[in-house]
Amino acid sequence: MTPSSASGKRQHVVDTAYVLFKRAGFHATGIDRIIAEADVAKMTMYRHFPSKDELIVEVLDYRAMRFDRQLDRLAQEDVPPEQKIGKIFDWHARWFRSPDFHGCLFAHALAEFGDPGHPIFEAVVRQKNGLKRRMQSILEEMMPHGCAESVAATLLMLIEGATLLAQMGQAEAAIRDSRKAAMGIVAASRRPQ
Amino acid sequence: MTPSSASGKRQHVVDTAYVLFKRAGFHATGIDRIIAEADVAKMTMYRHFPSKDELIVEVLDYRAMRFDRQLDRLAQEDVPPEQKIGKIFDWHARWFRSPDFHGCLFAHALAEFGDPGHPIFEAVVRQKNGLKRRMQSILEEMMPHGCAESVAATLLMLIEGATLLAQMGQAEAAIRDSRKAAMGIVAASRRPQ
DNA sequence: TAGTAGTGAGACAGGTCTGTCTCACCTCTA
DNA sequence: TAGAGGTGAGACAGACCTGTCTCACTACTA
Repeated sequence: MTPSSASGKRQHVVDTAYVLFKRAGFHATGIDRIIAEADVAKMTMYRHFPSKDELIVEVLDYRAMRFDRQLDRLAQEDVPPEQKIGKIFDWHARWFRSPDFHGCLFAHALAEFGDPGHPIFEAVVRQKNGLKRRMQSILEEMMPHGCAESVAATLLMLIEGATLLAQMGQAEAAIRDSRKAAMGIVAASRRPQ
Repeated sequence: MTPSSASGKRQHVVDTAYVLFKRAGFHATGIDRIIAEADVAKMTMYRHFPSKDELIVEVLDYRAMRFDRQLDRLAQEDVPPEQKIGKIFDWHARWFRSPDFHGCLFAHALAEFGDPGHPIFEAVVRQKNGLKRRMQSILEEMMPHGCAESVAATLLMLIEGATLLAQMGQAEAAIRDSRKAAMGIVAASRRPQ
């Protein structure tokens, strides 16, 4: 990326804001802090993002896209559906153990912008529904549609709860117990039931 | 409560701050807003709580105490352990459906104050561990200690995930699916296995 | 080379934040 | 009634917030 590349600067702002939002939260992270850390002019930021809220939405959508791409790669391998679900839990286990894990940015966004209809709220719902749909389509290979939706919602709850426990310093227990429960539920819901 | 009652004013500040924190978040709710809504002097607030952070801890601890008292009442009834667990899920179902449900204040506090060692972080961990211990001691009536701890952690994850889904507008599915999964896990872990 | 379009830097405005301080008042007791 | 301890109200300080604006500079094109 060349310093004069406008789109390069834009992405650099998104990346920098992501790190700061993740570490300190959304309201607690000021625009001045973001532009200082990213080493860009304030006008550069405001020309790309009309407001802080729109920057937050951009950061969330960008992280959702990266998340999707990583799970896409896992899904390409030709393994049974149980193992595909297992790989999603493995991905989360690695995440929980990573040194700069600070919990789920989307859950945090929901905490700070809990007003339904707010663009940030909607961005969170998009990401969570995307993960649920992904698991549901995997599960539909091995169980009826209605059952798959219910199981996918359950797995999503386990993942969200595990992420919260991991943030509270109980990562290993969260990994072990959520995986065990998930595999048990999937096995018990297997066609023909 | 008489207007001149100091402790009355103190509790009134806590109650008012709770409503505002729940609705708009911690950083987004200013001290000025709290004292205006509670109709008390700023000095009154600062005499009772040396800083906003300590007010937040007080609000969290007070809500945790209320939560515990409500669950204590449920636990007194002499019913099998499965039903005691079921009652905890019922309690959450009612909460999710209540008109001013805005998600879990403790989870939101974790989102805004995610620094381990921070008093607010510790207050959140206290509450979540308290709920986990409560479920664990119920489960120990029907399964070995180690198993009860693991199942309690799983139930806690389901509850936390269900709370998140409920905040995203999927309360009914969260209630149904989390309860079904929880009951299945408890039944499958029943002694003698 | 000269002109032009676009970008970066930082001052600035107006508001809000937390927390402090002073002072008037109220109530209770001697 | 007079004095004293404690409380409420609001001004104030200093920092920080988001978002705007001006101006200098850079790079590209004719």
